[in-house]
Amino acid sequence: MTKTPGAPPPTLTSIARSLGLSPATISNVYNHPERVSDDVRERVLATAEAVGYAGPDAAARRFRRGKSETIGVVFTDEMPFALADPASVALLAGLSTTLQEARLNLLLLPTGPPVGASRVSNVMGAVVDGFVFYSVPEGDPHLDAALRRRLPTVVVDEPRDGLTADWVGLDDRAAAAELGQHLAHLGHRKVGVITSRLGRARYNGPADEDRWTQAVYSVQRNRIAGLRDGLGGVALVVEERFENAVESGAAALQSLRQRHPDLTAICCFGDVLAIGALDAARRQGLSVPGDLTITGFDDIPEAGRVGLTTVNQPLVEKGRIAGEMLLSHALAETPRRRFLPTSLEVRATSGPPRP
Amino acid sequence: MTKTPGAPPPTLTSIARSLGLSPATISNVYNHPERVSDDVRERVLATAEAVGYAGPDAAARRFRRGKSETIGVVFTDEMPFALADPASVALLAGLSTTLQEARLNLLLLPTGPPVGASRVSNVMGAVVDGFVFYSVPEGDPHLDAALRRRLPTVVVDEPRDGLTADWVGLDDRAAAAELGQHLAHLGHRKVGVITSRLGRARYNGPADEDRWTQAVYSVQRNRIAGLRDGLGGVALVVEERFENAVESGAAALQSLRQRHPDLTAICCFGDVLAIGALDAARRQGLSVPGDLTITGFDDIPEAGRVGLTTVNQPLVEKGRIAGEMLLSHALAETPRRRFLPTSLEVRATSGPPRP
DNA sequence: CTGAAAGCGCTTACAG
DNA sequence: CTGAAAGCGCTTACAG
Repeated sequence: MTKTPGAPPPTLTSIARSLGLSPATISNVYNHPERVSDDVRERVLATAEAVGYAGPDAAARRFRRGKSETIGVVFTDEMPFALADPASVALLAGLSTTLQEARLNLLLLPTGPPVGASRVSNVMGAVVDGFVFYSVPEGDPHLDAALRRRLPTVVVDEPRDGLTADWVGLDDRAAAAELGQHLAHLGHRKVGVITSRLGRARYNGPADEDRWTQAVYSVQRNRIAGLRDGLGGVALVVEERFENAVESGAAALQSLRQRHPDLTAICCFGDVLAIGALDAARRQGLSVPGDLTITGFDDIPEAGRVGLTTVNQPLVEKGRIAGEMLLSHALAETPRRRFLPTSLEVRATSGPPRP
Repeated sequence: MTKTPGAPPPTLTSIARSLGLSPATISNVYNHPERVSDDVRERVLATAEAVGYAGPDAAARRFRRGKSETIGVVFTDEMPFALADPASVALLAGLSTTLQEARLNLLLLPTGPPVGASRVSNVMGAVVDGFVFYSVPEGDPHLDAALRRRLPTVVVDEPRDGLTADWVGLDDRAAAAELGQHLAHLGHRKVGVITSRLGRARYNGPADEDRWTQAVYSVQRNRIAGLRDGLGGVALVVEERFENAVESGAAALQSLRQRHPDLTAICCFGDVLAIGALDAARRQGLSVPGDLTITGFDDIPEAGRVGLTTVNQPLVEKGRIAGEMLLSHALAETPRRRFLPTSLEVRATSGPPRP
């Protein structure tokens, strides 16, 4: 019984008509089977099967019900990059745990490159009951658009200040300060930083103090400030990469060492960058930490396996909590802020500089 | 100008009424701004702003338009597990590339544990224009439900045979045979396999030939068969784990060696399992490949970094192609099947057994 | 247990 | 450039 091409597809109403029943009854067969007599139910299901009716149209039902049972997630990075970073994937995993329990779907919303000619954001038209924004810059137009929809929204990591939405993240400054102290105590006198993007536009290269104090990404800004706090007077130079990827870490390490051959330690603001830096250092024949200390941030599983000294943050838990905040969201409430603990994991890639 | 709680939320119609305009005009302001006079456009936008109207209701618009601009993705694993495997995440990344270019959203559909009391699948109610199924068992009820909706559907990896949908995947048998030959040539005489689930129900432990020839997961079935082809007469024992995770690999390695201390090589059907096995072997003081050869499958980025001998498959590309097949899908066409190339990457974890 | 009625919020031709 | 009309497919009280 194949659908005749050209014939209008079956609908709940057409099934009703063909059976001499009311649409309400057909609806009940699918939504409240117990309210319908066995006889009617069977006839309806048989007809549905015969004409290839797969149940009430999903879009119509969602519309009618007013709930989409879906949460939208927005990343700063384009999706392929976000998915290449185990840290953001871990967040998604945690979030999906909460959502799965609540039987909610997870919609990945690409925001694409700069909003382009049409100043319309994809989040305006997204059929969702709420949003999670992961690490977007201050003044992000997509976040603004989402907030205008007055749907429950949770921001993860950044932006952090002046936010009218719930927020979950870290005390990045304190976390970085702890790392800075560790390096200062080891005796490092000049430290390099490899950070992911500080600005909206694509840029790869050194970042001076002007640039990083004005970064629209508060996480990076706070980490640099914290590192400084912890390092005391130790010199600090910053290298920026637009993409948070292994290759970026490798390339950044090269530039950094070329410009500053006297660096004895390099802090990467992400384990993925650190893994790239480690690879590059070893390919250059450097021993870690003998010739160079390299540290990360996040503590993804691979960090433990390769012995990377890094700052641990509860990645999966962060996603889980973001989901719970979303589900427990009460409109018109004061925005909540939830700081998660971090801890310095000293492993095998940090040590004192050679005398 | 906050929304008065209790007041009905603004709609396109309410805006029209309050301005003495028709709904069609308000609609045009958002959908065809050029068809509207500057004056009217500005008044509408100002009013919208004032009453907190964020544009046409997304669900209503999707319903009316008949397109959801969204593709649904279904995994076998529960989402947190799927997201913990870089191989499935890489697939998602590839898929997202294609979808982003086509401006489509990606909906992650948890199918949850066994469909439970209500024999209703989440895919029935999903507001999507198409589906990608990633590695689900033969006879999967969710896949059946999706197919009944007659939406464009692409199956990745499995099920492979008797499918009425497009398919993209590997020649798993041939790929595994190549690996088997490699091990046979090295001189291994007894080989262990660590495979992820072979059946629908949760089970961890040894799998005999009966079990693996009847597996509902064709990928695993074909890989074991292929390994056998390539190994010739070499003995083969199989250990099964329900979850495809690092911890599973570690645990499986232990059981395998306990039951068969004479194994000299272990093939893992997934790099994540292999990484767990490697960890466990080293924790037990075994040298790899001196005491034990360990191989993987997939060739995720970490595999290269740790020197794992594995079977490479184009993971990201597979996702990209799945997306393209979906977009180019023509109903009533013969299902397409697309085999992607694999290659054995011999690295540092395979070698001859000790004499 | 079944049905008649109302309506969810919008967009699309079409007319003026 | 603006509006009147029709309708997308369904679900929800409510009545019988």
